[in-house]
Amino acid sequence: MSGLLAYTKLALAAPRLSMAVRINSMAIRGYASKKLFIGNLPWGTTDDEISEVLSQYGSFKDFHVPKDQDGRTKGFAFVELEEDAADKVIQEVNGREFNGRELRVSVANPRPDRSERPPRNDFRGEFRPRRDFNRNNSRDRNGGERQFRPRRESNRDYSRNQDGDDRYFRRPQNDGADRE
DNA sequence: ATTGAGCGG
Repeated sequence: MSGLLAYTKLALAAPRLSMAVRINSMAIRGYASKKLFIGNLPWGTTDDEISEVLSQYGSFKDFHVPKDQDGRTKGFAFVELEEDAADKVIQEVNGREFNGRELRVSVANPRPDRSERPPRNDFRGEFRPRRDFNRNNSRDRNGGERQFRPRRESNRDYSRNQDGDDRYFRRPQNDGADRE
């Protein structure tokens, strides 16, 4: 009884699984998919017209029809199907007449993966903290204003004393006597 | 409106 409940829950949740998860689970099960290039499409072909032909062979893992900036088909399409379905499409759809033109179906060339491109800098994606200009740095501690902190007056007098001795001696402490 | 071998987001 609880088993039926669990199955029901799973069946309800399954359609919500992302495409990525479904593809991944198929990979675990040993299924493979193939990307196909569909060429020689008539200019006015819509996505629905193409998918109508191909959907008879199975569900798409991926489906894309490149368009120009005016939304018109560039004349080719890409579809990813399970391997068996893809092979069948190549055999049966390649060369088939479609709106006055012969469709050309073949395995798509591997598209260069931009995620493989190394980053612009040398960090290779590793986290590198920004330098903190407010720490350990007398500059820019005051909102970009350079700080001119006067050097603390030394309590040593380096001038010569009366005996011509150039050793320093302690400056006399004034005990605040010169203050009002 | 235009193009006709090609390989995308």
